[in-house]
Amino acid sequence: MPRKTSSKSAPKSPDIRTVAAAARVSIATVSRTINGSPLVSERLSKRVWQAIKQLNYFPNTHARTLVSGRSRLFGIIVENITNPFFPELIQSFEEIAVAHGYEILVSSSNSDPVVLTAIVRRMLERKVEGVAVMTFGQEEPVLDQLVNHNVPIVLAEFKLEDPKASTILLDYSTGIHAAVDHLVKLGHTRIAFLAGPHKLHSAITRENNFRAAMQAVGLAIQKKWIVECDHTLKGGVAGYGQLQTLATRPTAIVCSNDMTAIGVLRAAYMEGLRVPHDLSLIGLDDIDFAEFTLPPLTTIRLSRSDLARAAFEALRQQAETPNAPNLKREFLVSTSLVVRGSTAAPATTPQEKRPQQAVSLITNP
Amino acid sequence: MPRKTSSKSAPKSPDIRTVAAAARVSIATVSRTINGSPLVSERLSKRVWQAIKQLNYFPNTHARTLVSGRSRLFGIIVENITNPFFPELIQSFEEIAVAHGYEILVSSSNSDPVVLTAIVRRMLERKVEGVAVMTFGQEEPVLDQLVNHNVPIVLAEFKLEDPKASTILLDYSTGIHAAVDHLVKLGHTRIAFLAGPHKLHSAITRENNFRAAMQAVGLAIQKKWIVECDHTLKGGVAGYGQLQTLATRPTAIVCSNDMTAIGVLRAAYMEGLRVPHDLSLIGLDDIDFAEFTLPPLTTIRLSRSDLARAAFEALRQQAETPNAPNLKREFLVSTSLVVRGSTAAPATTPQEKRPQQAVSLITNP
DNA sequence: GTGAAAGCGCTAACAA
DNA sequence: TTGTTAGCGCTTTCAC
Repeated sequence: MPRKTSSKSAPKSPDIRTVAAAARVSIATVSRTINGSPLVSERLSKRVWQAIKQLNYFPNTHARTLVSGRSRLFGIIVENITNPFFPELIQSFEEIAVAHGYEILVSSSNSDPVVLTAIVRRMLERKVEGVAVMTFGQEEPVLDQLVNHNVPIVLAEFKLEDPKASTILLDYSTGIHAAVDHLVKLGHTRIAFLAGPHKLHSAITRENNFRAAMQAVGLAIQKKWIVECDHTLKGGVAGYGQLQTLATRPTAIVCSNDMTAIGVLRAAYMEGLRVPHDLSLIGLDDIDFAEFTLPPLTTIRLSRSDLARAAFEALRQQAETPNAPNLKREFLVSTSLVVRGSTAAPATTPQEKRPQQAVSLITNP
Repeated sequence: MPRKTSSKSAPKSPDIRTVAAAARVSIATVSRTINGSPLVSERLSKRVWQAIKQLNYFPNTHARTLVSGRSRLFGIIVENITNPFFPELIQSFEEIAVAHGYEILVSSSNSDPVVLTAIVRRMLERKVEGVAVMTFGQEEPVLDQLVNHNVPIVLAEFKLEDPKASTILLDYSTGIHAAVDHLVKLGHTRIAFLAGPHKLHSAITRENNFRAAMQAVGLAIQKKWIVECDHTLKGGVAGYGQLQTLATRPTAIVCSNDMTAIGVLRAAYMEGLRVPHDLSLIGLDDIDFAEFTLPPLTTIRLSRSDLARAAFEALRQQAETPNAPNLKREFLVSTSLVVRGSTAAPATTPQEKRPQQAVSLITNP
């Protein structure tokens, strides 16, 4: 099973001079050829490419960056790579970036300003040409460092008054209104909301959209039905626990993200409550897992690829045509409701535990 | 809510010369100070640091790399960042790397040799000092490129006969034997295995370990009870489906990874089969989610942080002390069984659907 | 079209 | 101890 590597010695990589010598041209011609300059004659170009192939040459990015000032590196900062929403986002962002000849530097801030400061510093040292700040509204003053150094940034749900900063607005309203409407149509009137951490702008936006949606359908919100969680599985468990202590309990819960909803699913299950029979549940994000929970989660989809595309476009514009007359500085990504199996009409006696009914469980998505 | 950035203009970053001038020393002294050379007097060192702070100076990594030949960059290639196992691994690897002054370049190969080739090329261009190949046994000849260019690599479960290549061996045996023993003690005799894709060495190793464990307890394996899946949620659903077509069905399933197990959980649920009452289920990895499935998943833990630590250590040694007399080239990471709620004694009539019994479901982890 | 030469910002000899 | 200087590998004027 072990495999021998094909070559013993590890010769130094050839440099542009080696190629130039092999092709009997100057290094300038090699450089021009590689960079697709139209000035090179086909005759020489052919010779150069042949030498490159033969020597298995590739340029040194650091030398290139040093002299040209362009690193072809974009940074992406996420809140927490462990939340499946983010890997899916990173995946898309990477694909697009690579397709356009960029490399990406990924870091998780873990909601820690100290960590974020270090990340920004490292990205500055690596001369990134732009940074996608996907921390969803936990923006910190340290980001000013970036724009002060002329590094374009794109933020989710946060505006920075700087020509180098773009914003991606998320239209939660559509999805959240649809979610509330959906519940109302099913007959729910007691609807709770498990919010995200209030230090996140996006969490507050989501909560506000929920309030607005409830008002729009003329439903009252009990203060205790809105509880602040932290967008984690454990947070969902805790949030559900808090709701269960109440005298009047909700028959449906909308969650600020899918992780919270999955936590609730687990907690409800442990208590013998059946979703959606005893409790309807709606998440937000539509992570890949959402389709595979028991029951499959009804959720508000926030497209990672749309988000990634918008972020990349914003950065690319700024990096490649910073002086274009009408740079688009605001992008919009929409949301939509995906109905699966975690929502149903409220039971007549939702408060009591009851024997399970297999029928209600085998909901097909 | 929009915030003004603190400075209007975007002045060019100061360079080492600026600092030298401000501190009234030579650029060599600035360089020495930054790099912690013991040769610098405290008097000058203090002046230099003061200038650095005042100018908000930081060195240009590319210039540094170019002249020193050290990029302080490690690459990490994972199979698929969308499988939660990998973000957890990346998270650990990043933490350790950053703590030691390294940066990481992350890429997903998505099991595509063409993509992998491009990744290797990009990492070579960026002059990474080492690459952790966490594709778990889907190693390709293209990796020889790395060692041929003198880039240290560390592989999971695959040996390359090169002084620059290290291996992390995974001791699946312990965990898988424990899993089978556990099932046997519960009274199971008909145990199936949902394998990973056979193109992955690790998948085959896991399967072989399962076979060995079965043999060790004197249990027969029906050929049809071992089915090749692909380590995804969907794959688990499909694998379960295949098992269900059999005349004699297993009462327990061991899965090659957690994603597969979660897929099975979902598929079984859809069919009205109750885990663990009608079917016992064991995963492998112990991803964070495993604790939050319904029921919580009994699984074989493979520590991401142990793996990340081993990978980093292997690379660091090679990068920093490549000529050390006794470089450790093999690392071992162990596995262990974590019993939660997805395993129980087999039902008397496991083949029939039966009304659920809440009791069996509310298993506490 | 092509080549010679001047650096990009830094580290590492080598001198002093 | 400190400073001077020669590049690292490349892109980009500027001549020809």
